[in-house]
Amino acid sequence: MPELPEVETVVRGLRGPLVGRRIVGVRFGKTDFIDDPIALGEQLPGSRIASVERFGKFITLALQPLDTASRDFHLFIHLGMTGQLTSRKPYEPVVAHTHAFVELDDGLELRYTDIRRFGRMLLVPESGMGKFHQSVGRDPLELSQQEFLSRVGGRRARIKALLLDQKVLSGMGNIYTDESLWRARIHPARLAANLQPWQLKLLYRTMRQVLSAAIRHRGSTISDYRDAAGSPGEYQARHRVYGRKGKPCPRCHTPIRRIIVAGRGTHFCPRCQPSPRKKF
DNA sequence: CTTACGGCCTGGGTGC
DNA sequence: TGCACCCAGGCCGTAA
Repeated sequence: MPELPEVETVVRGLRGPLVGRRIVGVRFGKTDFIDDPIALGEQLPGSRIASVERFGKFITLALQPLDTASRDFHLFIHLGMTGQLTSRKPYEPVVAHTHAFVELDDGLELRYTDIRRFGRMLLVPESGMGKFHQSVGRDPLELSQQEFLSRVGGRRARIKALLLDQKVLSGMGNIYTDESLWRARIHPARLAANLQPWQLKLLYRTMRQVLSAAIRHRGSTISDYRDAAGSPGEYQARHRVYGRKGKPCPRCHTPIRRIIVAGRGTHFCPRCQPSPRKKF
């Protein structure tokens, strides 16, 4: 599942092959994950890729039309659960469920593969970027501790739900939420308002440590995630709780439990992360 | 307004 | 061999 570290790894891998290239053509398979496939087909060819950036879990390509009188625009790509964005040579075999091909002027092509097609692709005009930035939460790696406390502190929602809420923070997903809460020794179902300031400060720190470490290890591959070159990540070997139900907690050897919190499968250590209902 | 929850999209994996 | 079912992330509608 591509979350912030996986998307960041993809973006870093795409900058080399993409920035400065001109798009010479596009082809699509299924298009139900694209907001306006006709507009993409018309506007992408001829435009130059000025930059590749990440906003939360979105990948954005800044595009300059060939016709310099036209306004710049942005291609937004969200990988959903199973989306892969890879830079390939045209003769490389096309893996199943590849639904978009963006041909570049140096002969390489950008391919979008998505088994579930929970991903999204859309064009955003320059004029729409302000609205987008308003609607999306802050990037956890660009967020100060003060901002984190003001966005999360005092709220009566479960801490896990808040970390996952893309309008609060953009980029956290199920894996890194569970991993951050374990490191901060906070039960995922606790209400943010009931946490002590020192606990939120600790969570801020563990969240950023986990995300940075995951980026250094090129993300987590559970099943489908691949980077821009098609390679899996390596951080899954360092997961402490995610996907480790029944296995011993690395800190205290208590078996890791899996429950549902905020509608999501949630892994935690019942000893290190005491339940909000139990007092002792 | 804030929070919780169920449903929907899709198809691979699992278990019978 | 087949097949029903579960699950995933994001989003939306509805209810308290």
